[in-house]
Amino acid sequence: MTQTFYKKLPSVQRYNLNPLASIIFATQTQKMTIKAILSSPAYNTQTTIQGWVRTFRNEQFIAVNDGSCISNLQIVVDANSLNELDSKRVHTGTSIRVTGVLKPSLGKGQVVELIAEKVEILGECNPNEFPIQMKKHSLDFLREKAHLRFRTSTFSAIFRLRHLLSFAIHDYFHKNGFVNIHSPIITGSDAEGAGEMFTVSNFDLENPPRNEDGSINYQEDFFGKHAHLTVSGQLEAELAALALGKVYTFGPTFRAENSNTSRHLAEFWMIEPEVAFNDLNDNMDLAEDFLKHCIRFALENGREDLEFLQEREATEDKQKPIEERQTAPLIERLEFVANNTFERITYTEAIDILLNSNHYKKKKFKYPIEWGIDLQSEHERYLVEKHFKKPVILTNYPAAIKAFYMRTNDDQKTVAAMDILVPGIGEIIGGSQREERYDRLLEKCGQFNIPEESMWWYLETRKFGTCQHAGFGLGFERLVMYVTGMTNIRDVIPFPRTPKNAEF
RNA sequence: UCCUCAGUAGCUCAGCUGGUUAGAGCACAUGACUGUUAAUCAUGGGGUCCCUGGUUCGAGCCCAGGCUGGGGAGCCA
Repeated sequence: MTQTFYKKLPSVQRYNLNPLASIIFATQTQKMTIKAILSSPAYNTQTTIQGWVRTFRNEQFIAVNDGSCISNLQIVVDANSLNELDSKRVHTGTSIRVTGVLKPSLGKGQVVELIAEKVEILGECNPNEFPIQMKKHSLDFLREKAHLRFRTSTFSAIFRLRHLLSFAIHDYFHKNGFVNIHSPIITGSDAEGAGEMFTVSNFDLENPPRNEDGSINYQEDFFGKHAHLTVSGQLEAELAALALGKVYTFGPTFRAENSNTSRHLAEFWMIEPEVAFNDLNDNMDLAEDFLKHCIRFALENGREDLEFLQEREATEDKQKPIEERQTAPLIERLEFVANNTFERITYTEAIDILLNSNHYKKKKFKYPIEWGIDLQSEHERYLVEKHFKKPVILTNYPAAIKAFYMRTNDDQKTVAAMDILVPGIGEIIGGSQREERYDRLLEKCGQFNIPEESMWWYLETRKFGTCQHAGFGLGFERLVMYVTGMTNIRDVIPFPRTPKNAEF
């Protein structure tokens, strides 16, 4: 496993994620990361490592992990390096510093091991209280120990991959000439229309100032109006795109929906590129290329962690009934997506496919299928998982079921929207070509009951040098879920915020 | 918010038709062993059976309400 990973070193170095970087550090301090040691063991040299004990076997072998990679380093101790008293203090979770000499391992499970000369116990870990043990814990249990779950192999792998994907996103946009825009987190715009919003206020909640009719007087609040946490940076991104050309946002987003599912969070991170002069096709090309880049980046730079998660998933799958198991191993699924063209069909074609499916004829769909109504999860899953068996981009939805800012097509019935659906997750990207025609946009505001005066700034961009433009939104956690194979969104963000839960 | 399943030792879970002192593996302690891979073997300690109320001679088990969590749906990214 380790071997195959490090054959891919050149690509790692290219992105300045060089595991050897700490060797330079080591010449001064003797301290090395386990990742650096395993990537090219400097046999017979004195080395110091620091990390957390995973297991202590046979009172002779300590498996240590320092978070630099998924693999542990085996430490070999004896009475000289670790006295009996200290030996009793070494438990799973204990932090230690070990100095010794690297030798080829005599055992089978690893190529290199550190023959300890000195073991220092830095932080004890009472095993009667420490909940993380070297055995299988349920993800469910670990979710309640989110402050300690980083110590597990699974979560350290997930969060290293999350970092890689975050880096991949900035890398992609930067290399393609995009400008990163920090859209506001607090917004005074009350017409976002993308869901329930959290109020931001510094009022005394027990006794807020009130108007004569009893309603709360937000004019006296901090911002002089009713302010919220953002539910999307898109509108602001559009403003920037209509000057900078290509922009993207990547920041936290908040939805106060009472959603209790494995795919929703109250606080999540969203990526929203927006490109001037792009039409719907350009938008699809961008989204597909971008998604593939992120997946390839993870495959190239996070191979070892992906292999671990793949194995974990396979073990889990063995417990499940056959129909619930994954169709292919994780890495194979990712490679398939990275190397195949996404299917592109219109909403109307999708409805036809569904209506002509055997699944429909056998009445296996719970919800009705009819042009004009939104597709249900079961319909999307059928298209992606059964019919096409690959990511699908659905376009040109009926105007009534999509947002006000999407561009009306020439048929006057549909809008230039696109959703990218992937197996297992469902909708991962939603986007559109935006309505750039002032009159049309004004009309849409009316139809959607969005007060013109609250959108004056957005409308003005259509008055002053308007142009065709398009963009999309990608839920970052959904991308991390897809790449790691995790099936619950709460397991791909360090501290999930969901209804009734803001612990840590 | 709706549907559905669950809550028993630090963790994973068993617990029969309601019946006497609630079990196993892991973890922990003590000892043995010492090139182990979640080491192994022996012995030992460890329980608010989610909470409240009810039915019953008797409730971990049945009933009602609540809390928490999982899965699915809606909303969506």
